[in-house]
Amino acid sequence: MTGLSRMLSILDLFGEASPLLTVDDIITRCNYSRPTGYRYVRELVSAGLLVRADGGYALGPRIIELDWLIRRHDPVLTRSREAVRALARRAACTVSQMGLYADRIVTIHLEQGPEPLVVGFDRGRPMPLFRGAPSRAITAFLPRPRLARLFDRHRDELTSAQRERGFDHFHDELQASRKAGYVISRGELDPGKVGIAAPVFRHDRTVAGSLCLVMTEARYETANAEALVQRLLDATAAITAVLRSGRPADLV
Amino acid sequence: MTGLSRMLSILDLFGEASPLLTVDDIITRCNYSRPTGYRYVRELVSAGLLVRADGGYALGPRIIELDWLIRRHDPVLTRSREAVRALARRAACTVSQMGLYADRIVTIHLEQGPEPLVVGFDRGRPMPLFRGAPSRAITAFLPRPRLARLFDRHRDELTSAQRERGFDHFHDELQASRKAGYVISRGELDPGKVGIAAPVFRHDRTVAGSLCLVMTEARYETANAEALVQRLLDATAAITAVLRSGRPADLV
DNA sequence: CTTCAAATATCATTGAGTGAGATTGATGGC
DNA sequence: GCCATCAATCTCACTCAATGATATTTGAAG
Repeated sequence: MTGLSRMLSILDLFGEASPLLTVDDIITRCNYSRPTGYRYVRELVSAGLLVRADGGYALGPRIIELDWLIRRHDPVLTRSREAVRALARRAACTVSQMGLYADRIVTIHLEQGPEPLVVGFDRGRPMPLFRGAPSRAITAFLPRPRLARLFDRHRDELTSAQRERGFDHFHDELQASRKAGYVISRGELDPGKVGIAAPVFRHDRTVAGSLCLVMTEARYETANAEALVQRLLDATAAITAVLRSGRPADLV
Repeated sequence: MTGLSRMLSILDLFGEASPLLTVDDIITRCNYSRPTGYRYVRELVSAGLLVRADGGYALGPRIIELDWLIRRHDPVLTRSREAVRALARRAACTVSQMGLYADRIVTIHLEQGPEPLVVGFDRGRPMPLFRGAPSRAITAFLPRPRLARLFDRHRDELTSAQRERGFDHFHDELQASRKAGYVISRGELDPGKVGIAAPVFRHDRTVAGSLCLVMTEARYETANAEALVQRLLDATAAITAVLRSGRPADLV
């Protein structure tokens, strides 16, 4: 483990249960010496990734600034922005945009529709890998070996039924979604909420993420699901086309 | 300059003009060797702070996740949340919350009021140090030596008039705001927008940040400024009290 | 398959990083 | 102001991780 990664792993200590940490917390949990711990913390503070706070250290303002840069200027978000907005308008729904990164699925954007909805899985909140339409619209389109790896590495996220039935069964179930081209989930992420999701693909044809329409059960039950799905698939196709055609030079 | 800081300074290369960088860009601008540049980039990618994208590297998903943690669990934001929300309601205004960090002032939260407003200085966007009520409500309450340091280090942010008149004059002008306890600025940040801002103090009585009511000119001209100022000062006093009384154990 | 750009490996060198222990600085209570 | 305590930094001997010139491999596109 390099000094660089040791330092950066301090960031992974911060979580919902520990938004504020003392250096003692940090050096104990990482098993670093005190001077080394202080050095790393000092560097992270200088870079703005941590900040000195009452009672310890917290995540720093530079993160907020970098996130602003992502929201406003990230190449993927920039180029899909118009399609996502159009979808929120045409489907009259909240739209959640997911990205796939190694073993993680992250909400990278939330676009509110005409009737704003409070969504538990807000932008940046860690997504379950196997639960909910947004994630399943991604995992369903992974190459089998990669899915197998995820399945093995993240058994803690599986239900006991999924674990018992094993990977082959899990994979077969996802194939049905893959064939349909979209996934619907009801109450899997937020009680009383329904998600309809479809994947977005990269330039190299691998799945890059997904778009998900989020709505209440009541809305879903009175909706024309086919129309919603159609608008969703139009949007994901548009984004896939944009991501495929683009070159950096396209960025203004 | 340590290897740690050299690696972290790569993050500073990303900006509005360059949301996407190749390793060549990075090693040229930082003057690192190719293997070193790739090593640093690989570490940042492993930590999720950068991500491989078409045409180069972009800021990574971990930043979005960390920002979620800040929005939801940061100690300062958590403890000021209720007061900020109440202010947005009672003033029927968008409220912008600033934090002061070393030489930077950062919008750490934006609370929309009943009539949502598009604010140019969105959460995380770099704030001018000396322009606009949100910043001036902070700089006005800085100890004189610290303000002098800011003035010297950030001459590029001064108007030529401010530069000519010098620091003493600049300081004296800010003293008037300090005496009033709040600052009003019209069109300094966003054309057609007015800001009314007041400072928030830390446990050790140093200025920690500010709260700012943001509204259109038309709204301001038809408003009872005294009532707005009063509600603002009530809120900043409440937050100051909360920040002064708290202990980590207060966090739930 | 070929070409080229992106990324990684090799390896000699050295100085940056490390941690045990000592010292300093800051804060709060009396 | 003094004292105790905790937070943070410094010293220094040692070592091994980091570095960069150069070579090699990998991946993508045509």
